[in-house]
Amino acid sequence: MSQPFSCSHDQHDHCVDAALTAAERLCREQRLRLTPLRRKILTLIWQSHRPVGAYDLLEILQKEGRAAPPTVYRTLDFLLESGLVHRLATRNAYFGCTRPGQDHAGHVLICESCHVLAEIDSADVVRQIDASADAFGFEVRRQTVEVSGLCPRCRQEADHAC
Amino acid sequence: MSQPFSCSHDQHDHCVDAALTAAERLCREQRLRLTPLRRKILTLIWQSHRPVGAYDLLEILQKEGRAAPPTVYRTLDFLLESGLVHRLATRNAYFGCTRPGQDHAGHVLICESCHVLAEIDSADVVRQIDASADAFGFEVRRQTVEVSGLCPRCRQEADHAC
DNA sequence: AAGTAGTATGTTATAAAGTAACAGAAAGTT
DNA sequence: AACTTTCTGTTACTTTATAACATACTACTT
Ligand SMILES: [Zn+2]
Ligand SMILES: [Zn+2]
Ligand SMILES: [Zn+2]
Ligand SMILES: [Zn+2]
Repeated sequence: MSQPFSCSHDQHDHCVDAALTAAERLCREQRLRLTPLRRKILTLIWQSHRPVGAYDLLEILQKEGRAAPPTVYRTLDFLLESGLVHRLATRNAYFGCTRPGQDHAGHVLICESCHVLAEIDSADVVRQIDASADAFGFEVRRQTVEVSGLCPRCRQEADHAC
Repeated sequence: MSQPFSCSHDQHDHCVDAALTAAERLCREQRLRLTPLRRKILTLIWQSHRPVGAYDLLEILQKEGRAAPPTVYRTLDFLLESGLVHRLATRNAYFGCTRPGQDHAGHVLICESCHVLAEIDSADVVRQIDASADAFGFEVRRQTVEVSGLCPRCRQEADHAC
């Protein structure tokens, strides 16, 4: 599972495989059931380093038989609760977690141009936010941090286009 | 416009008045039109220090005559673009900006218990996020930071309840 | 003042995202 | 096998948001 910004997309199968292996391990350890449907959805989500909409997933499922929204959303609920995927609030979309099982906030960088997404895990950011909240007497339970902008690749292309 | 966490809600008219005055000034300076409808919606949003849903606003408008979603959403678009309100992505809701006209990221703390919301403006957090993104070669355009947890008031009550 | 361009609002219909409720199937337990 | 729990299918619906077009209002030009 290489870093999204540096993943050479012709070798991206590695990422999918790694994600599935990690998922299997996590489910074994936590006695969760990684059923065919759940594995399927997780695989679909990992097909790219981009967030995927619930109805995109549904559409794909429907090409291989009947399927309805609850099927997708229930599966997403499982994946979210088990920490295998995160939800991107600013886009109503879902993406695979790069560190399932590890305690982390799920902060992301997302490219406005190519939509590639990277989960960043900066302890400094987490601490700064905790400190800021603390100054207000606020008890932090969850930090949602979604940073949009330009990924390195698109940035370069923008430069070339001058 | 006192800090949300410390606003004594029986004197909250001050906040509404301050917000409207600030809005008038901003619209005058930027040659934007603060029409009756826009003023109305902005006032409704400022009735509390809590985020308000578009359909909540619609419902209120409908008590005083006909109204349809586009009316609300267009008005919200204006208020968002002029920087008079922000959107809370994690809750599909809208809240009044405490610093319209000033350049800032619109980071918020939101209480999971009473839903009171405070806009924080920590230059440290902004810088940390910029620095983290920079380490990836990522160019930041917008930071969405929404921190949920317990506000000081609800925290106290939780303590008393022991 | 009348004409006109631009902006704002009304109206109808529809899209997109998410959930409730119940039925049936599959997997685990005794 | 009988029972319990968990997972999936299905239908119907709620919530959030937008497209498209009609009308009204404003501000400026002549
Ligand atoms: Zn990859
Ligand atoms: Zn993660
Ligand atoms: Zn107040
Ligand atoms: Zn603000």
